[in-house]
Amino acid sequence: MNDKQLTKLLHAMKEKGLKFTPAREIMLKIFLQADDKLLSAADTFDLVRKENAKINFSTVYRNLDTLVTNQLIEKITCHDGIRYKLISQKQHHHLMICTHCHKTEPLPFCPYGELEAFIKNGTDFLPTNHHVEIYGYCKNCRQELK
Amino acid sequence: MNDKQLTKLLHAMKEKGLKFTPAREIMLKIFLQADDKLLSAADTFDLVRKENAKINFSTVYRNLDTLVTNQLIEKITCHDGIRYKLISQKQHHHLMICTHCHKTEPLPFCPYGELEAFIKNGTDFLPTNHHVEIYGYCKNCRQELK
DNA sequence: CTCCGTGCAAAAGATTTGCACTCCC
DNA sequence: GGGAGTGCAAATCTTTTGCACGGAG
Repeated sequence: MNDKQLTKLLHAMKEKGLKFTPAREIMLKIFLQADDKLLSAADTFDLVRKENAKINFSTVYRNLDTLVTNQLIEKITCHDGIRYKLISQKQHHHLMICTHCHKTEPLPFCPYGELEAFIKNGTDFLPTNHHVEIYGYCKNCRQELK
Repeated sequence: MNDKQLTKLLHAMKEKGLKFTPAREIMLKIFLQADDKLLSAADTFDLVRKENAKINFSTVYRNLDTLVTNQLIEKITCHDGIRYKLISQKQHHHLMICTHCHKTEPLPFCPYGELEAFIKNGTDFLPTNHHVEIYGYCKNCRQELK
C-alpha cells in the first residue's frame, strides 16, 4: 500500500543528510496514514506512543521541527492552533479543512489572482504571501453528523 | 481625537451589561491607539502595564476574553499566533497584515465568491466559513526597511 | 448592598533546553 | 569513531483557575 511512499520519504530524508531513526520512521508512517488529516503536536505524540511507548515528547517536537525545516511536512496555523501534514506535491495550493476531523483537501484553484491587481495598484501594501483556508465538513463528517 | 470613539465603546459596554472598570478603559484606549495593529495578549499586557503597573495578567486575559465574547474586539489567528484588534465596522471582510508591525488594512473585496460554486458543485465538502489573509509590508514598514 | 471584576498565587498546559548516553552512517 | 539524534528532567512561557477582597452600579 503506502510502503512505496514511505520508501520515497526515507529516500528524501537520506538525501537531506538526515538519519533514519525509529522515531522518524514512525512519525512518517503516521503522517502517511493520517491521509491528509492535520495533526497537532499532541495528536502526533499520542500516535507515536501507540507504536513505541518509549519515545519522548521532546523527540517528537524536535522531529516535527526537523521535518518542517527539511520540507517533508508542512506546518499550518489554522483556527485551531498549529498543525502538521505531509507536504503536498501540488505547487501552489490552499486547503479546505474539516473542522471536525481535520481532514484536508486542496482547493481547485487559488483565488488570489483576482486580488493581486487591486492590492498592487490600489494600495500601498506590498504583499509577500497569502493564506486561504475554507473551513467546513468533509464528506464523512458531513454524513456522520447529519 | 478618539475620545468620541472611546465614549462610543464605553456606551456599547454599558449596553451589554459590562462594568466600566479602569482596566477595561485602559484596554479599550490601547486598542483605539493601536490603530488596527494586531496585538498579542503579551503586547496588550505590556501596554496596559505602562498605564497602570498594578493590573494583573489574569485581568488582561479575562478581559480579552470578555471583549471578544461581547463583540468589542476580534480574535485573529494569524501565522504569528493569536492576536486581537477592535472589531471592524465593515461587515464581511478579510485583512492584509503587515508581518513587521502587525498593522492591518481590510481587503477591498472577498475572493471567496469565485470559489463557492466550485466547492459546492464539484466537491463533497460543506463549507461553513473561510479565512483569507494577505501578509506583507504596510506602507510605513515598506519604506523603513527599504 | 450586591455581584461582577480584580489581584494574587498556584495550577495546568505547551514547548524548549541542557546534558549525558546511544546508535546511525 | 564521530556526531546527529534521543531520553530524561528541569526550565520557560503562556494561559487558566480558585479564592477572598474591592469597587461599580
